[in-house]
Amino acid sequence: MSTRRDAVRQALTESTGFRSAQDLYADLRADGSKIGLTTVYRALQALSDSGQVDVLRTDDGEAVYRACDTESHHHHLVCRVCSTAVEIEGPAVERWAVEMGAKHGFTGVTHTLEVFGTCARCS
Amino acid sequence: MSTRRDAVRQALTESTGFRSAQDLYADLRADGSKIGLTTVYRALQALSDSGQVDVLRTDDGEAVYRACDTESHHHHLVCRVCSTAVEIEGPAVERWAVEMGAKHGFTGVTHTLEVFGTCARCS
DNA sequence: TCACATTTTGACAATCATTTTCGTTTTCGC
DNA sequence: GCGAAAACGAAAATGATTGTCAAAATGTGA
Repeated sequence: MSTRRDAVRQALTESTGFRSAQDLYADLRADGSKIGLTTVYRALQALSDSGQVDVLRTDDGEAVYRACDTESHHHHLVCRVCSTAVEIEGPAVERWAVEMGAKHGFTGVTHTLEVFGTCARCS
Repeated sequence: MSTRRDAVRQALTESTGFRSAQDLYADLRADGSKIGLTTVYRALQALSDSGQVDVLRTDDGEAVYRACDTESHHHHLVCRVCSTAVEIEGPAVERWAVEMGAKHGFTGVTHTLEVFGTCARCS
């Protein structure tokens, strides 16, 4: 609906990597948009709530977002230099996580898994 | 060396779960210590730098720490209610992560993996 | 034990990402 | 076109974490 939210989604889609709210805000302003920082945060919140973008936290706690090709469960192989990411899947890991949970009496098991490295271009 | 750092390590060791710096500060003060918040942060920084405690980020970006039994690479099964954690290992996952990285031309591959659920006691 | 250098500490201020607040502007249904 | 509801944005508020700096603790050699 909202043009603003679309602008944020668009900006995110143009990148293959994870971007922070501040990054996106800077990009949009640089492109001439009059968007406010608050709106960027609101858009990202909405987009992640609806599962349209993936979120993860950098080591220093900053939230970074990515518009992924698929909305189904997957993980990422992220370049620690340029933050470019590749979507990856690991069926075996999914099973392992659930098994581990069951083994220790945990219910409602979920997991977070991200793989980091330096991509070919950045090496 | 430092009594203060030991106090922080001690406070952390008394818990099986992950605790935030603010939590530990509150605990220590409640126990009558005159320790300052800055010192708690410094102690945790030093302890994590030396690999004596594990750190992870909550969904809202807060850093939480845990004194683990082993300093070797491992993951955690964390209760999302009481934050109690169990150390777990997954050799297959380690291999999978490296393979995935190699497959896409990434070097220096590392990964983060945490499993969440509700522990038996909290169910 | 004493004088001095070094390290540790803690109160307080400063950062910085993120959230709230709140008045204004747009968008929509009718 | 008209009023309610949703979206905006600027500025203030939050809250965790870090930086500053002077005081206190500790170590060292004479």
